[in-house]
Amino acid sequence: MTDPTPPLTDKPSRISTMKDVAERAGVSVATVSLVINDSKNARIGAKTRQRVHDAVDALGYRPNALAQSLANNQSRFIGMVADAIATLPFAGEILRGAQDEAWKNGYVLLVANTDDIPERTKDAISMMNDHQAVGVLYSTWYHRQVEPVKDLERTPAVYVNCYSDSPRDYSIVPDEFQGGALATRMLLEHGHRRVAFINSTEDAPSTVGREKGYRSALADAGIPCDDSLVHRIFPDAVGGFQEAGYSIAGELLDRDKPPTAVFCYNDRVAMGLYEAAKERGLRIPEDIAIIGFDDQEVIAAHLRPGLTSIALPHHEIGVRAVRALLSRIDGGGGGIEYVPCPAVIRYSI
Amino acid sequence: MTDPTPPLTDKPSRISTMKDVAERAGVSVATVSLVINDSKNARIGAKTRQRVHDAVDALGYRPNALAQSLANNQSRFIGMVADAIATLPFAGEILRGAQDEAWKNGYVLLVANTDDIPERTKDAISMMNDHQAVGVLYSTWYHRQVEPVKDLERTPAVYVNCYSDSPRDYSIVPDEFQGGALATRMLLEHGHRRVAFINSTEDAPSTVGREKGYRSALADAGIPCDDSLVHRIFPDAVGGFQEAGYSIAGELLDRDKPPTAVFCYNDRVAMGLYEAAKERGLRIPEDIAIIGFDDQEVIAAHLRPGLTSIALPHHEIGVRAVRALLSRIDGGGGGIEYVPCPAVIRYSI
DNA sequence: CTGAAAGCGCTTACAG
DNA sequence: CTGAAAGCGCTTACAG
Repeated sequence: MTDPTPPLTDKPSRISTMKDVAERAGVSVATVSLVINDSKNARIGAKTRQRVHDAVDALGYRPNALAQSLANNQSRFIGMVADAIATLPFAGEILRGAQDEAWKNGYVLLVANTDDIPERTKDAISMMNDHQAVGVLYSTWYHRQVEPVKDLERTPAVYVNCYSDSPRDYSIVPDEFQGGALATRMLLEHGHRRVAFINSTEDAPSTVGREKGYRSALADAGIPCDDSLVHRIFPDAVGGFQEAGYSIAGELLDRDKPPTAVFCYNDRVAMGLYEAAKERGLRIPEDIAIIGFDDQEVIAAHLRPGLTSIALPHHEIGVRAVRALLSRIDGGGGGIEYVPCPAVIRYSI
Repeated sequence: MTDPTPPLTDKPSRISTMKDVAERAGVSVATVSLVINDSKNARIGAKTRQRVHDAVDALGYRPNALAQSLANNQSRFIGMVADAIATLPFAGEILRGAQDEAWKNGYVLLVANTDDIPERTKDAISMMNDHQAVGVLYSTWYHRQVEPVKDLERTPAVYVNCYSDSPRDYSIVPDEFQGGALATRMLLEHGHRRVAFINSTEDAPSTVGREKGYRSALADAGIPCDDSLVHRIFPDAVGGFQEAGYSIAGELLDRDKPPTAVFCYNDRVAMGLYEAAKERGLRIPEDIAIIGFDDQEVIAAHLRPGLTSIALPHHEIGVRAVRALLSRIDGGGGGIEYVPCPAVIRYSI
């Protein structure tokens, strides 16, 4: 009798297994496994090999990754637990970078959002472990110090965009210092000598690092740092960075000897500066050069003229995070890896 | 001299299995399984039960989720393939909503980014299938029509923030019509009679839907639509929405009978309008009321005064997407589910 | 009330 | 060169 005609419905008969392939090819499942995985130390005849491949194609067979993991006692999952998966465009890029790199290495990302709730973090990590993830990426949406995560101690892990004070933890963070220095140096290279820095009062790696970079670049250029050009604003006031930047900028601009360039802690501050400059009829960059930080596309690219800004290397951080995780699965010490912040050149300097 | 870096992990002896628990409790693995899963149709003595629980606690036992899936022939994975995981703050919220809801139902998200490359989409879907995901969420970062995805035909799937023209596909999208109507109605309720609409020329569900909503709200209020108040701008011109909004706004504002309120296609257009209004010394909202769309925090919340805007319900879309997927795993027809767009009230109307 | 056994889909020595 | 068998960690009838 002939084979019954396949039903016209899409009901995918049943997903085929290795056993189905074996039967169709007239070999054992062991053989199928061997040829599919192209096992080195297994000599299988060319014909048999062909029969197996034909059967695979005919059935559209795809191995059950879960069963493979079980048998291999080794999964292809990388866990990513984030305090905020993508509140800002920011953190999303980390995820994207991690995803790209994981993919390249044949891994897939399991993601979990914690909203920074300890209970959820704990659950998220458990879940990753339950699914035999090879390790977990613990990431935050802005660069900061965090408490060492207890539940991460017995799992290969890397802290992403954050770091703990434990010497055993491994972190990948943006190089705020280098970014601050770069911004300043760029201004200097454009011939500016009076470059101001509008920093934030927050106590964070970004404020501290960027200012150190600023001072270092000045020193390298042999320019004494004029502290009257360094300001710190309270972002928590009404209006946030923008308003605060606006008023401090006014002060700076109205001086007898105003700065000819200013490095802003972030793009929002720069936005305030733009306003202040425009009110005074100052041209950017001719009368006042401005550089921002964070490269928030929505702001930087839409200011007139476009704002030159130092970008946070989120994508690269994500990429390096999985690289670090993968290379650390078999142990490895703690440390902090700094990823350089590139400049995004537009028209404000 | 000792090594300064302590070992990464304290050799976690070996992760314990159900067999370990069984041995320690002096019962069979079957029994362990039964009590752990609190199986209904299984009578296990209270004492035995207790012994098992004690053993579980003592060993810190956690079931291997992969093995469970294999045995149950049913995983707890939901796949999410996105054309852009989080380029904009936008799409990130969908992921977040999906994650939250998946979690609630005991599922975990497998994510993959495709950058809208067909090859990658195919691979991503395969990967989800290989891992026995119960279904996949196919999502785009902005609301649009997409080609039906071939590889999704044999898998429970829901289109998220996009839709195809195939009647078999199920979609969850924002209700642009309702949003447009809501924006307009709010303006009307503030007493405005001459409300303009600055739309975009793009051919997209957003432009079409919002305009229909606008006209419908006008009609409902018994106000004839004055087409001279409806404009369409080319966002592709230099300066994008903002510039285009700025110039068209100028035109509108300089008329003999200018509108007293304007509904902007998006927040960027509104940004341009703000500029034009300020240049003319017009107060917002006293002289001109403005409402935006998209509720892009970076813009809307930072404009002076804060911009009232209609938000895209991304989080809710993510939530409903997994609900829909879960309820559709056993089949179900196609359709489009519209999620209402809420208003975010600030100070511009 | 509880255990022995078969099975989920795969891999990997081990024979032959 | 290829198959039979044991095993990965779990679940679920089926006996008793």
